[in-house]
Amino acid sequence: MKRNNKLSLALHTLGHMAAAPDQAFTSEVIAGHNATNPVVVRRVLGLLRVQGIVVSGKGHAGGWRLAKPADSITVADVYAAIGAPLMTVEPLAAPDGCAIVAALHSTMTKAVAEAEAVLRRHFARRTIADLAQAMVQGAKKKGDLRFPPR
Amino acid sequence: MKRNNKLSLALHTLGHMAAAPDQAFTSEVIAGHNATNPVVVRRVLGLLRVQGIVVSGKGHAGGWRLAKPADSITVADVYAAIGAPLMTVEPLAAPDGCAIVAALHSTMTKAVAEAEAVLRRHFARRTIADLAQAMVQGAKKKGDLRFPPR
DNA sequence: GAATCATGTAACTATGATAGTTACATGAAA
DNA sequence: TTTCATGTAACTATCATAGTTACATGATTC
Repeated sequence: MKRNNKLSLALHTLGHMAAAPDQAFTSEVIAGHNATNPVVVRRVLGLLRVQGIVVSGKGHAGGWRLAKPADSITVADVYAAIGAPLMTVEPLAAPDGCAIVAALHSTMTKAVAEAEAVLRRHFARRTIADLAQAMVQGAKKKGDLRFPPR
Repeated sequence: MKRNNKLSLALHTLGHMAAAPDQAFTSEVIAGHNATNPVVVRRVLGLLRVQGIVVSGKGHAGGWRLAKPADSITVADVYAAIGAPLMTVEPLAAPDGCAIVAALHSTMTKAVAEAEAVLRRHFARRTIADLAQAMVQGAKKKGDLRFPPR
């Protein structure tokens, strides 16, 4: 996983969970399916747990699963849970309160805020169930792509 | 300058140029006004020169200045010249063409593209002259904030 | 209740994108 | 011909992020 792909990792995993709601997924299996590390998976899914999107269990039957129906979780929920906006603007460190820097920052902030709003609106219209459905449709064409049973 | 502030550096500098069109600004002066390094300034303004937004000259009367009227340069032009979108989405490196990753990437790409479009639309409505005007208005209140003469 | 399995988390290291720096060539003006 | 400024290559520094190691906690199975 290269960079700021926490959101993608989260959504990918939730999609798989939605396609197999009765199954618990271990950090290890998820990490394997994402070319990353179990601890990284725990860190990311931990953010989702705080927001009540997933639950985790220890021990033999432990692992991660959805905390509620997949069609009640939007991509926007997950995006918010991750807490790392895809687009930010930091104010320029300019000397002496330069007026143009202030004007610039104001312009940039407004533009970025609107763009982010568009993004969130898009994300709010798409649920994890939608993603899972795409998966099932893909599986019909390409073979079963579910995680291997444990 | 911390991070990906090339756009801010560029716009800030262009604003000052617009406010003093007869003056040439050296990389050194610009760098000083941005808490950065002359070479970094040259690199960034070099991108703008390629797009015909600024011109540069060597030697005694050298330095940087606008290549055309400030009201004919939009923030969007500069954004495009910098060539570093504020928002990108990289495909997840998932194994075996997992269908959910494909669906995910498609969703993300579309959403980001729309958000970017909103951003560009905003930027297209704002010119460097607008920024310079904000500066002049600010100067009236706070004193002269132009770069010092050379 | 002992062994096993999985998460929870702290502390550290590795990676990589970005900015900063040094050094020097090129060319224009005084 | 000296001075000044850009142009650019090559390197170093910084910093956010992911990856790793290590171990505690707690649940399940035997």
